Amino acid sequence: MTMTQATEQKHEIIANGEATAIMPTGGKQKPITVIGTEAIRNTFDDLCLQQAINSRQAPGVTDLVLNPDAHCGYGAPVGCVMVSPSHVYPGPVGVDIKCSMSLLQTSLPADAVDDKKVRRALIKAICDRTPTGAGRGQRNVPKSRHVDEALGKRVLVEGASRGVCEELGIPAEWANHCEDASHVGHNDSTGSLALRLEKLLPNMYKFADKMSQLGSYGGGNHFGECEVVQVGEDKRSREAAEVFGLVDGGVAFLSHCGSRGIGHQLATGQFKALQNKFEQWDIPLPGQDKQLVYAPLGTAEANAYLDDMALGANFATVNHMLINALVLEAFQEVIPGTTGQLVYFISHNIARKEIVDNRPAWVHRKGATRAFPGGHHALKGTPFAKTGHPILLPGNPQAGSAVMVADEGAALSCYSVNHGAGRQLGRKAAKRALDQAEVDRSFDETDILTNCRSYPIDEAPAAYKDFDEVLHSVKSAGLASEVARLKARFVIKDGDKADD
DNA sequence: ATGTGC
Repeated sequence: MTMTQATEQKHEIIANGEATAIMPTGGKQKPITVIGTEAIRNTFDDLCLQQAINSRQAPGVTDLVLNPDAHCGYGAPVGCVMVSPSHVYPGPVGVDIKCSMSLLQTSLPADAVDDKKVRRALIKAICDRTPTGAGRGQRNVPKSRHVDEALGKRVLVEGASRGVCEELGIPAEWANHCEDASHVGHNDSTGSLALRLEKLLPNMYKFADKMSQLGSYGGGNHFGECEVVQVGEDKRSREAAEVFGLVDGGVAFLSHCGSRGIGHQLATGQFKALQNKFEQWDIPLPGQDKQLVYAPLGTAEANAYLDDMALGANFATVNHMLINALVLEAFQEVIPGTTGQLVYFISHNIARKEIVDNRPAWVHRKGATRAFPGGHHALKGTPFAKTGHPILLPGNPQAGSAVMVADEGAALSCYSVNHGAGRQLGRKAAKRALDQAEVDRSFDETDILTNCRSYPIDEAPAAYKDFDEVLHSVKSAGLASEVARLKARFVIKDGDKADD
């Protein structure tokens, strides 16, 4: 797609307080819901808007929401929610299937990590067990935790099942603190997922190597971060924090990672397969965009996509669970007696079957986080039925990150909020505009240690939007409220590593 | 995001 095509598309804006709507002209459809003020809306470039309009007008789509952090993505913008009762779309899930956040609350008080030597020892112990970087997999992990091809297949098919958790030394009760502990594919059966995997295996590139990536972060914006929890002083924050297991003034660990090489392989395999079908059958693409291929529910193509998405999602889930188990072990090695509890695990790149407007639909969240408030029917029987589930919103190490909880107003955004601060500088622009020495000095001044000799400059806090502004737009749109702020004490990133 | 080039 070209920018010329993008600017040719006409649309009108319907303003409605903090939330606005974009109506593609000539259509009778429900407009695109935009969360964010006019100032936020003005940050969307033409291609991002064109992707939103293409997605809105694509077959079977009934709702499209753009979040304040929206920017160009693969077919659909990153920072959008796309709802369809009849079709599945791989683009609006993305290449990193089930990229997610997780938060582990430890029993340690904040002053346990004051000493720089202790923090350096923790960084080493954590990096020994949970490496960063593309292509990097397990190292220094005991044989009992090594994921070979056979265990990898179970992980892909079962997700964080009781059996898989036992094999890997993951506390089984953590599965109750997952958005979805296991994904079952197109017909709700692990049997059909196993069959799909057997069909795929002969053409899988380095399958065993990909399985051995379980328990690793990867690169880019993925990270692990040691935090001090600051619970809000209001009654609702205190009550929610208690249900979530958050300890005010305690040490916690926040992780951001996804399905690594296997998720990428499954996603790109699906794009290629569907693009070939569209070409072969000469079907028009939404907005002539090859990245917006889709499959109608009930077809062999949709079944294959839903199965592959489930396989990738299961890997991502167990990846996060294992990282949390290994990080807890690292804490125990450095500070004996430390205990830990998973607060929550929640994705921002996944399609889920939910009830929208009283009928089942696939809700594709692409760089968007599910936000069910207390009393939502889908939370019945979970620990979060009354409060709403925890929303983990990464900001940046210096401004902090947030734990939020949804409000009734989240219905406006198909029960979703943004998935982070969003970039304000592209990677190239950040490298041009920011000074490495100054970025490193800012970490020294705020007493935040890292595993890198120099912090990756395109990931510097200044490359991201002002986090308080972002939180303000979520709160003022009535989507969610802040429960706690997380303040970083050290960061694990893929970069110029001090231990290599 | 990624077997960081199929």
